[in-house]
Amino acid sequence: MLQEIEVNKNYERSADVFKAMGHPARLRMLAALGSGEQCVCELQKLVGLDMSTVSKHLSVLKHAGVVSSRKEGNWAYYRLELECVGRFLTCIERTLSE
Amino acid sequence: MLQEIEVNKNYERSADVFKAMGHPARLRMLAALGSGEQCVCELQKLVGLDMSTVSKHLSVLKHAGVVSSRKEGNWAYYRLELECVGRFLTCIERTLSE
DNA sequence: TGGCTATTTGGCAAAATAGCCAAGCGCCTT
DNA sequence: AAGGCGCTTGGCTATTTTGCCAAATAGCCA
Repeated sequence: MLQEIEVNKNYERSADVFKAMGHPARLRMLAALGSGEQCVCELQKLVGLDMSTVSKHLSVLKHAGVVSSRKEGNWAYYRLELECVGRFLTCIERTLSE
Repeated sequence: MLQEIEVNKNYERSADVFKAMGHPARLRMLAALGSGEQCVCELQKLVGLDMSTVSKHLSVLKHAGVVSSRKEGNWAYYRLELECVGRFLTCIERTLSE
C-alpha cells in the first residue's frame, strides 16, 4: 500500500537526504553504522578510501541529517540518525532482485 | 528498531536508487506517482522544467528501477515500482523535523 | 500526405561531486 | 615542549550532473 504523499511541498531537504545516501561508499558506511556507532578510522578501513575522502563523505551525511557525530579524545564517532535506513535498503534490494 | 544490514555487499545498485531519488524535481514526481501513474506531460506541468529535462529525469528513475513506463498512443505513462518510497519519505520528514 | 502532438535524444555550457595530497587542528603521551 | 595520532579542511583536477535548445521519432487525425 502506498501512503499519502504531498506533492506541493519543498523536497529540497529530503532530496539532500537521498543524495547523501546515493553513493556506494556512503551506503556501506551507513550499513556498518546500522549495528552501532563507529569511529572514522573503522569506517575508513571498511571503504578503503583516503581518510580525508571518508571524512568528507561523513560530512555530507551529517549535513543531510542522516548521521550525527561526537568527539571523544582523538576519535570522532558517527552514529545513524535515520532509523528507517535498514528497512528501506531491504525494500530496495527486494525490488531490485525481482 | 534497526534491521540487520550486510556490510560486505555491493552497494552500487542501491546507491543508484538513492542517487536517482536525490533530486527535488524527481522526488516531487515520485510523490505524484504515489497516487497512480501519470503521463510525462502532467509531470512536466508539476515540476515546471523543460519537457526534455523531465524526460531525462524520468529516464534516470527508470534506469535505477524506481519507475517503469508504458506507451499509449502519443503518451508515455510512468508508474512507481518501488512501493516503499512513501513510507521512507515520511520517515525522513519526521526525522528532519526533530 | 501533411501537420500536430507527446516524447526522446544529441549537444552544449555551467555547476556540482569525488578523489587525492598537503596542511592544519586538537588531544594525548612522553 | 615535542611528537604522534585521528580527523578535518583547503585546494586542485577529473568526472558527472543539470538544464536548456534544437532536432529526431512516432502516433494521431484531417
